[in-house]
Amino acid sequence: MRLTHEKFRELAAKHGLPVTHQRQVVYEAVIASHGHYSPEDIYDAVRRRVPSISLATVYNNLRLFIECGLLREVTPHASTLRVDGNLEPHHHLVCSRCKAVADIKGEFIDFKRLSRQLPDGFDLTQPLVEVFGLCRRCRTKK
Amino acid sequence: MRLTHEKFRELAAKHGLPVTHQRQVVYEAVIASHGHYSPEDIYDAVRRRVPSISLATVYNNLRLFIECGLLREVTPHASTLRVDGNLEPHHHLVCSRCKAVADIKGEFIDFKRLSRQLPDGFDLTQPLVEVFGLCRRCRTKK
DNA sequence: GCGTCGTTTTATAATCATTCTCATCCGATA
DNA sequence: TATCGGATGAGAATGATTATAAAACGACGC
Repeated sequence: MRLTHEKFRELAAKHGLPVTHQRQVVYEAVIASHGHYSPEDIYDAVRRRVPSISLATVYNNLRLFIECGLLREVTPHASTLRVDGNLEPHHHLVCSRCKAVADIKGEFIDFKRLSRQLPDGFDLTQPLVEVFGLCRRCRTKK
Repeated sequence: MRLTHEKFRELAAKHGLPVTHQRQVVYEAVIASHGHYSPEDIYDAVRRRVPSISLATVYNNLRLFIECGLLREVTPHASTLRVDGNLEPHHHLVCSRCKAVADIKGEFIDFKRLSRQLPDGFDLTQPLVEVFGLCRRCRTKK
């Protein structure tokens, strides 16, 4: 805990982010949770230490952290359902910022290596891979 | 158009899905759109042919089609934000059905080949790859 | 052709995640 | 200490999606 405490202060300083108590606690809750949690989960954890905290504050800070790169977003998609009628094998290239989706072809996945890493029983018969990055437009915008 | 007409009847028959007019039109709208569209987009397109159609019908049928495999979901994620404090390079394995996320390591991406497929200007400096499949639990459940 | 039954559709209400608004608070600085 | 800008908290607002219930449809046996 002490360690993440220091780490957060460093990271915040690096990104010019003022350190507040709530921010500190939210960050530590994410790190302590070791997983892929939702804002609501984080909120529940944080409230044990700062009962008065608001859910909006959790959202605000998570968003800030993601923008600064202190955290990764695990669901870097448009918030709405998207649907694709193309059943040919192909993969998707997604812009983490504007959520645009483009098709991408080609054999760039080593399925032999990949399957060695899969947990037991995981079914990859219809593999779908999404590669995230920044599209040209979002990259040039600051 | 005639072709998707036939194709839909075939696919529906294969999956034991009764063919209704609305279903047919929704399916054709997705196929005709050649992209990654939201239910609202499909709704707008469909209304030009069936002005009385309800948005709920579009949602219902899209969900049905996805379950049957007539369409792919482009956003196969939990509907809520998830956050990951682990900044070490790693990728994610996501269950398309239950949305569980697991970390996965290993060098199974051929970045050289991949970058040949990238559109001009796409920035992959922080590549994040998500591989979708079915986890053991969801695979064994019908 | 006619009633019946299960399914589909429609309209609308309800829900859920997320964002917005705005009054208040806090901490840094003059 | 007074001031200022950003951060927080409470709750309202928004937007996507799902649930509900009533009406419509369609296949089937009569």
